[in-house]
Amino acid sequence: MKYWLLKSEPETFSIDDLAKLPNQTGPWDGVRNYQARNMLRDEMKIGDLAFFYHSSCEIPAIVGTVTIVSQGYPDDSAFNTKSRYYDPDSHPNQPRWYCVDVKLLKKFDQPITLASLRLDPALKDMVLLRKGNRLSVTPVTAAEWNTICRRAIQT
DNA sequence: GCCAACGTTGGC
DNA sequence: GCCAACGTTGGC
Repeated sequence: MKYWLLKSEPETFSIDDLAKLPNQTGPWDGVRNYQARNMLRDEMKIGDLAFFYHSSCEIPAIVGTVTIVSQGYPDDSAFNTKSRYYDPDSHPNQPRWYCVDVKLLKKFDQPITLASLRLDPALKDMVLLRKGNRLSVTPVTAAEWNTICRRAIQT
């Protein structure tokens, strides 16, 4: 089982938006980066766990956890001309982009801010915290996962 | 709004 | 295959 971190801009899709969906489950779609695509398509497995991270907002933070409930499958939004994620170069018979379904596990009572993550020596190698990192899907180690979850419980 | 960092595109 | 130009991300 693997651990991940998924970024989303809360103005586009927040953890509260996920919470409102039927069964608190929905597709993690719109990813348009090959490295991230490969992780969604090839490496994520049902039962994997992921942090839900809010980016490009007032207080960037991990706001909760989700579980992966599907294998990677073609991202239909790429075929939809009405979608903001439409990609004319992705074709149904040879899809370029992939997504997975995620289900909300827990919204943290207290978000764990990016600033506070940076202060923790145990997290100094986190991919999220690397200089210049822009990947919207990043791996998380078991140690990092436990460190962060422990802190979520304390608050 | 600024800007560093990175990814993608396209000419050669 | 190189690399300049451009577009995007995302923290601050």
